Amino acid sequence: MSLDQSKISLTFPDGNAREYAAGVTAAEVAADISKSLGKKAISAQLDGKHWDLQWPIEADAQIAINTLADDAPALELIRHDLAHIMARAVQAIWPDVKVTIGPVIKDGWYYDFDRAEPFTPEDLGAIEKKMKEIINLRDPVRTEIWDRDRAIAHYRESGEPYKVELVEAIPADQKLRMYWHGDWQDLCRGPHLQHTGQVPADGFKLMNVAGAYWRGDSSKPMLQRIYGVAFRNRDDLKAHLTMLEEAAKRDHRKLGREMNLFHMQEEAPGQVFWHPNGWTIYTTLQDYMRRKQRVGGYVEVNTPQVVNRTLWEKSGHWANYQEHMFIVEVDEEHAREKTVNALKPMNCPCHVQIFNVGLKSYRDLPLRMAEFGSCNRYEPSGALHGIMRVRGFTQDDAHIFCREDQIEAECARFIDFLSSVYSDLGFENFEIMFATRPEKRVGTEESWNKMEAALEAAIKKTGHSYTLDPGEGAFYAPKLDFKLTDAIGRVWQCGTFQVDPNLPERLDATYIAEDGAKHRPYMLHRACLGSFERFIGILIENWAGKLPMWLAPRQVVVASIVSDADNYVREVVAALQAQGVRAEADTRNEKINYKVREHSLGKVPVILAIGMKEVEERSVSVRRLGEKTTQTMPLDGIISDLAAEGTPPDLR
RNA sequence: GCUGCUGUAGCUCAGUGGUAGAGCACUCCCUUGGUAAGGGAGAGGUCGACAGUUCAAUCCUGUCCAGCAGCACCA
Repeated sequence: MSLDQSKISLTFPDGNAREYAAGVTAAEVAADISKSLGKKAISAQLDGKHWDLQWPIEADAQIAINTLADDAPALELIRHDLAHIMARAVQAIWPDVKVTIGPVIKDGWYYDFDRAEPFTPEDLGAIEKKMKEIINLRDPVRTEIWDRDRAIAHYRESGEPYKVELVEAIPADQKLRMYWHGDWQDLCRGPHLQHTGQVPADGFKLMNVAGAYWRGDSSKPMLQRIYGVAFRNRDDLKAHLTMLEEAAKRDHRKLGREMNLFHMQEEAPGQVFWHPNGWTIYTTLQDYMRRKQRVGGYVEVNTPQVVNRTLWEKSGHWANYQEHMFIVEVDEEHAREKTVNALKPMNCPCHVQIFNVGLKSYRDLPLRMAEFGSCNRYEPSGALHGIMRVRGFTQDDAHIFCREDQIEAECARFIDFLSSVYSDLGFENFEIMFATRPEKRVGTEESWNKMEAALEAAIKKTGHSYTLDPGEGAFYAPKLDFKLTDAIGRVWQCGTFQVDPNLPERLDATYIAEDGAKHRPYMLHRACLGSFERFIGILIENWAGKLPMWLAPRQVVVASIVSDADNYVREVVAALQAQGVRAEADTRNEKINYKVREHSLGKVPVILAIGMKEVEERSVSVRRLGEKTTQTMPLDGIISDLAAEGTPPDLR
């Protein structure tokens, strides 16, 4: 603490401190340290807060000066300044365009504009060119604090209605920070760079244009959003663009075609036509899940697809989710009126029907009821995406009927189950999101306390950590969401565990407890994969089509090099098939180069090439996917090796 | 659902106001070749659907359907 009120003490990362006059700017501090740092400086960290070089410092603090060499602050400022530079460029080219907001996002930024004409790809090129001109101007960035009303008047005058709306939403007595890049002005919290020349002119690229609602509200006007990506230099940008190409190569829609897994067509939007190869993945995964669930103490059931509306009325779906349901009207010849049914969008009401048949005892609980439940939901057309977001899908669904005091143990048991499944499928890491009571909710505080405590204790018991997602629980109970990370760092929410005291109530599920009276069970909704369709899409993209042997639809191709080897090829295939290996012969009249290329592109994990040498010594030449070399192995050994390799993880 | 873009052979894509083309894939023939495309020939399309303009529409206009990107949605 400085004794003199007009002096402040700033402590640097090396522990040294210097005194400055209160109100000194970080720019002045940087210049005071060295002339070159003054030039190189882009911003500061003041007590850990990202601080604009122009902002005055009024009190003692820890300070560190950032330069373009500092990764996180540099990227944030570059992207943020580029948002402003892009908006300035757009208004320089089309002065009548209205600006709105333009935040920094992962890898870059976007800015939303209101313009009658759509931006074209050619426009993006023109904007990019103009942005480079602006960067070369090296215009200083300037900032001032304004009264709210002055800002409103200013934006009224300059014809920026969206800015007026933004500022009007701010309390009247609050001061606003205004920024100028050269003459171009925007409302902005900051911080920003010292001048536009600090942005690397070859480190950014405008990517695409898309519609976006004003303030994210679908009742508001649609704006045009331009996305850009930016990095500290050209090499980082190139690396990012290469990564995007890699991600595009993994696209399950592309691989699904190339590997002949499935197709979709106009007549059945959002539904999958599974081809033999894709269906092999599906059934292999389903067989695996079925075995895991049996071992895990579940019973498996199956329930109807087409269910009368009365059940959906009781469950509450008819009132709340009708627009997402496929409605089926049946006009029976002698019926006085049509019966109205819906394709089931979820399995839970049907599972309660099974629970409700006959009296259940407390001895039956916990009752873990699983179904590979085929569901249909009328998803909005714009939401459909390959096999990842579809209208017809199958969940690995289960409902656990239990008492309140069993929730914790069942939750822990499920987390262990899910952990084992994900690990078998190649996903070692997952994150647990713990969604707690929302603002609008039913039930007593005591009940919420108990449910939340049970979930938290269960997570702790399994040794996992979790991320709190406050207020995001269902209106009747808390839930857990499980997010896995794929091979290129993308996060997918697949698993879920949701407590539900509501549906047993609505559908009047009861059991007889020790006291001889009827009691209400809890229902725990849970899924590991979510849907088979989506999860298989994730698997394809995670493995870039090169699925582990046990999931690969075509495990081994045995290819002849000369037609005199064909009989031996067929013998090898038969021997592999006898051991449960998915093997096929390729005795076509083609060169081995051609066959190797084709099956490599088809992502077949193992190619066994057979010429006369192999026939004579009863061996095979083994070529594995992705490897350039081959290995000659005796037939007897390779068959058992490949059979072992193709065994699902739970059977090893 | 909203905004924009797209829809031509199984796939990737050219092209034109006078009813269509390439490469790969496919079929047949030749070739028996040792680890990512051997050669030749052939077959294959109501140019997403329906209207309209026109002597004439795959091409221009409209409506619809589907796909793509983003937004919104995801019980």
